[in-house]
Amino acid sequence: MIPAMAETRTLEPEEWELWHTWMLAQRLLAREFERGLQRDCGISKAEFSVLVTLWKAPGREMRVGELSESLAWEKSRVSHQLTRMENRGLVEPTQSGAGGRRTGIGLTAKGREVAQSAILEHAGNIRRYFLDSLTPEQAAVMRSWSEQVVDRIEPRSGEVANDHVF
Amino acid sequence: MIPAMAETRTLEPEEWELWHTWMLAQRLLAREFERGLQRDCGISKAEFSVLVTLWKAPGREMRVGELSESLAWEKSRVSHQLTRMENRGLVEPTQSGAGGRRTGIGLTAKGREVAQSAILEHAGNIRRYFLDSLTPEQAAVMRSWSEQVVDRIEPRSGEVANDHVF
DNA sequence: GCCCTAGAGTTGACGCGTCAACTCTCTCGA
DNA sequence: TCGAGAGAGTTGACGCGTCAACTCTAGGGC
Repeated sequence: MIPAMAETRTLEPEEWELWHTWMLAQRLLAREFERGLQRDCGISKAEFSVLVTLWKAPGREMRVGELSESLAWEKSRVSHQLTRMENRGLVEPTQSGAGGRRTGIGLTAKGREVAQSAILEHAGNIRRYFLDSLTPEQAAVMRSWSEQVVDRIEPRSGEVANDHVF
Repeated sequence: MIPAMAETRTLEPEEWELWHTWMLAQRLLAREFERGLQRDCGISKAEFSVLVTLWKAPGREMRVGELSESLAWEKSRVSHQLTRMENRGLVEPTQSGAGGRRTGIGLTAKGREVAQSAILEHAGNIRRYFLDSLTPEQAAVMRSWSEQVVDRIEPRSGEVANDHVF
């Protein structure tokens, strides 16, 4: 690939149009998913990610660090998120250390219930808004392009990342 | 297209893979843009959007409501954003009403400078990370798919939305 | 002239997300 | 045995974004 020294040129209208439409499509799609989750299950995408991850864990319980690893989220993000979810009764510590530290974290009954329905709901939305709108040819292109991008920016992220929604 | 009643089926591994890779690509791409802006121009994408919009306005000045309209952002979001940007010296009220209300808002000298360099910088990034990685065929597919999605979710948003980054 | 309401703009509370600084605990080596 | 580190987890400050409630202002009808 020839590094084109293109940085200082401004975009052609056509290029701009492509970029703009594409970005718009993404935003709308993301918004739709978020709203669906909120409307039908009363949770945010962040909450969904946590619920699903715990749901799939053996014993439906993990350590904070594992959760962080599995979601590829910063520990502090996980910690803040768990605090909010604990307040909402979706999640509870299964063991605690000193200073109110959570060592194990698991789903509450409510959390399990919400997780289960959200998973179905979300799969439906992925179909409705994404998969069903793709022709096989489009699917192939989307896929190869996505791989290119991932490869170029962060080749190893496929191995780990496990953020189940967005 | 046959509306398949597909909501309750869970996703096939292949479908999941497509969805997952695609989402990952998006996240990585968005992150890259945000970082580029932050690293090279010291601003966030939200700040960029505001700077560009004001930059393009006649007299480089608008009313808050126009800004909100043009960005398709909520008024309150605009207001919060302007407060932060005023604190950072990128933007200043050109007329104020009672109670410190901004009626007109414009770029400061610093704001103009940052806007100009950010616009070039960003165009370069759009090329580098998005346009250059597309074959013409991929571009055509991305485009038609994006239009489908926009059309399906919010057909009229093309007319207005003007959020110049993301 | 006076009130009344519609619209413009702001504020506060809250959720999400990042970064940097902190605390706690456990292990390993002198 | 003690103490230095490393790793686990938390906290606080801050930026972004939404929603609902508030204030101010200008214009219209009487």
